[in-house]
Amino acid sequence: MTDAPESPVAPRPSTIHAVAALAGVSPSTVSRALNSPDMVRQATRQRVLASVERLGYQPNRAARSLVLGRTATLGLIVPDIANPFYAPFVKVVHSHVREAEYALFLGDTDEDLATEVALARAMARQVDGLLLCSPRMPGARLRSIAATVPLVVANRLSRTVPSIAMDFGPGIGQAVMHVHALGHRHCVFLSGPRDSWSNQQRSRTFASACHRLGIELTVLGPYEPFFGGGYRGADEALATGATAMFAYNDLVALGVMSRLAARGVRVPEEISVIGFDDIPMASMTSPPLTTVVMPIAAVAKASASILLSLLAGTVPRRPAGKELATRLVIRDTTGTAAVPSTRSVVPGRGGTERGTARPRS
Amino acid sequence: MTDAPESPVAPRPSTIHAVAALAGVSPSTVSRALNSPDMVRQATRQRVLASVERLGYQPNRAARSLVLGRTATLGLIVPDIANPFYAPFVKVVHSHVREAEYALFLGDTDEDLATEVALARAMARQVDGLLLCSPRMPGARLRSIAATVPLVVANRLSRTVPSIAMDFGPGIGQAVMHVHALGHRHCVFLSGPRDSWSNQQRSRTFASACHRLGIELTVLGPYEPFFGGGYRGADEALATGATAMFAYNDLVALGVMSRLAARGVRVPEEISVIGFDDIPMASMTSPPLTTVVMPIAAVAKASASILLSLLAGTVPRRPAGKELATRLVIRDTTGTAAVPSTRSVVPGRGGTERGTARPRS
DNA sequence: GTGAAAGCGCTAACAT
DNA sequence: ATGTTAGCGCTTTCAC
Repeated sequence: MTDAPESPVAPRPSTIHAVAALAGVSPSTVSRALNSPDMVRQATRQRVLASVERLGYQPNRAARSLVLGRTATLGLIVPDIANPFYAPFVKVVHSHVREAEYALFLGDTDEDLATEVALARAMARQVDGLLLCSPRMPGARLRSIAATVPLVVANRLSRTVPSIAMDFGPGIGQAVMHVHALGHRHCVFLSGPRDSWSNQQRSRTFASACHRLGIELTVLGPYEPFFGGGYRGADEALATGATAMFAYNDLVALGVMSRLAARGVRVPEEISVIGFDDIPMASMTSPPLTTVVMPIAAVAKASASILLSLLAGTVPRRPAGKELATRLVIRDTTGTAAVPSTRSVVPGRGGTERGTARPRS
Repeated sequence: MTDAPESPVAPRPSTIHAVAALAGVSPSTVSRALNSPDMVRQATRQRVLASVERLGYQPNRAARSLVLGRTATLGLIVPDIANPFYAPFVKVVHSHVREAEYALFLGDTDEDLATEVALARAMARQVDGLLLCSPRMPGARLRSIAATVPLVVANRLSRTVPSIAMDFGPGIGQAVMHVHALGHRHCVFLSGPRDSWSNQQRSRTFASACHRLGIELTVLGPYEPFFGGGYRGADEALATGATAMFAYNDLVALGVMSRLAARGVRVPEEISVIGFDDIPMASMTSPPLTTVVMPIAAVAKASASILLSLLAGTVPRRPAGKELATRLVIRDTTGTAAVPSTRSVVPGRGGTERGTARPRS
């Protein structure tokens, strides 16, 4: 930092009265000139606008809210803004909300249930609408909040609250078919937070998809849904003897790959790894990650639209099922199943060609 | 989504009058019981609190703002919330702001100057304080906003507005010394957005550090500060014959590495790459990226504290210089300089061993 | 210790 | 087409 605030305290912002006085009209005329332009004469309007300009007048939001009974603010609560999966969600919501002339309160729960509830309760009364992204709170509480404020829930389905979520079926189905075609018969799923709705969905969907194709599925975890979680989980996963690993999300998958590399296990020659989310990073790693793409932007857009049209009293456009479908992106971390015996003989390091070829400096 | 909103329109939230009536006191007593507990009798207070509880009363924020002249809201404007460099910034600021019982307006400028100005102006009057992260607007405008609302600027220094930024010197100095020690004598800097303050700083600092050590530095760009920018820049950088590449940020560095890999150029055997920021991804790639670590969390924390203490009227704690110093993290993308002749003979693909070993499915 | 009344800045009837 | 008035929900003198 540099200096002390030189501003001798900000001057009081000018009010509608000041504008009115300067323009030689009454406050209500100013209000009208601003809000219903065709209720005032052209000439008066010009004068008013000029005064507004000269004074840099901006209506006081609080006063406006108070009388109108609306805050022109929406609330968005996400589990973790630093998570590359949620950040784009926030961005998309922000742009839609802004387009509709709403401001946006942001809440980050830090993946914590109590914080989530506290934030939601605090925001509920102070916004015109609330958007909960991947909420963990029980359905009952969701409902009680919905009784308080227009509410939309994203990444989780509810029968009582307007909600929107992607369809895991297609992507997971494709992933399982993919590894099946590659000859894998024993897979493991490194699961995420137990109380997470999407973890439950993913677990369940993987289980049934594997079952259908006669693939044995071992569910491990829960692991924390980050790089470290995968890094830790990799060893347990390896110990199961499975030849393909489904990770709860890409971060976990990257952790798995990193740990596998450290142990000298080659991907995809010895083990196939499949992520979830398709965060930007997924395509930038080497080898690039085979993963299930989440249409997160579509969900963000749809949930914002739903909330907005709820408030506008219009009928929300129901997004086509296809937009919300997950799908598999095959990149380079999946390959044919290795013969089981191959594994467990590998020494400390394997084919890490480029990683170890680095010259000592 | 699932169903229509069953809530037959949210019931009007209860007011201080309702609480007062239920408790058998006047509204002013309720207000006092809530805001200055020791101005009311213990017993009355209990009754009031009980009614508050029963009615689920929460003071109307707008009404409160109007009379108090404060909004209990802070504004944060960032260039791109989806950028892994800014997301943690937002997270840290959010947590500090929340701790101080402020709500947070979020603004995302999408790296656009006009949007940045518009957002800042719109927020200025409606918040108690504004925090601008890496603003691009000219200093004069910054000042005019500062005249309007308590303002703190992060990632950019200003003599007239309280501001805080990291110190690029140490990290860049270390980076240049590092490549110098590895024998590199010709480097290139892939620059970022021209109007970005930190790009100017980085350019300048790289230039002088290289000059000091007798390293030739070619500055390329500007490139967009994303993966794609680096991907495109890699070819031009390669054409210069430089043996080490400094990227504007990690995303660019990853783009460079990806393109180099695609062209069969090995890192670090043939080319060394150094990033900037140390985003989480940087340590997860293979090879892990040598990069200059930005103490972004420290900056976020410090800027939030400064704003908060500005508002509280307390003296801001001046962060120690060390906290704000960048530093080099040496990982696996830097190696000894290759003999210049080695380059330019390499065919379309090179040591992409693992990438191409993938079985056809 | 508590109640009555005024007013924060704005908009929306209601007059004219 | 414009001015006057009341009041949104709350806090804070000012009385008592």
